[in-house]
Amino acid sequence: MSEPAADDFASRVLDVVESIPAGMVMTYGDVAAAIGSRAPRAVGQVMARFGSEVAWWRVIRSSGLPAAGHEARAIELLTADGTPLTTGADGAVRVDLAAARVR
DNA sequence: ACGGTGACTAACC
DNA sequence: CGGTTAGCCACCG
Repeated sequence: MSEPAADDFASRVLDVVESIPAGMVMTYGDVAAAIGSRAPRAVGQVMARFGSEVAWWRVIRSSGLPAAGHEARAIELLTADGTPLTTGADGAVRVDLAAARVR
């Protein structure tokens, strides 16, 4: 079955993402570390499959940029959550990790 | 069982 | 600061 088990890696990732409060974000590496893993890539795989069920836009890259291919969409949701953003001169918007990163 | 792939990261130049 | 290289783990066919 495609339904994940309670102890499945994917469920842990989704659980961490759901635990991210509005207005703050976590990097893929932070989410992986939160579940005791070192695979930010595997976290991205889970997001690509089940991300639609969680606040995927609160999970960004270490660069402060949102998920690749969903940047514009993420910025809208981040703005709605009141996430501190920094706009570049060329219009590139990124999250202020120093202020929004969960600690 | 095996190899390729991916919503990544850190290190290096 | 930006492009490139290598490392990394989990999932799919």
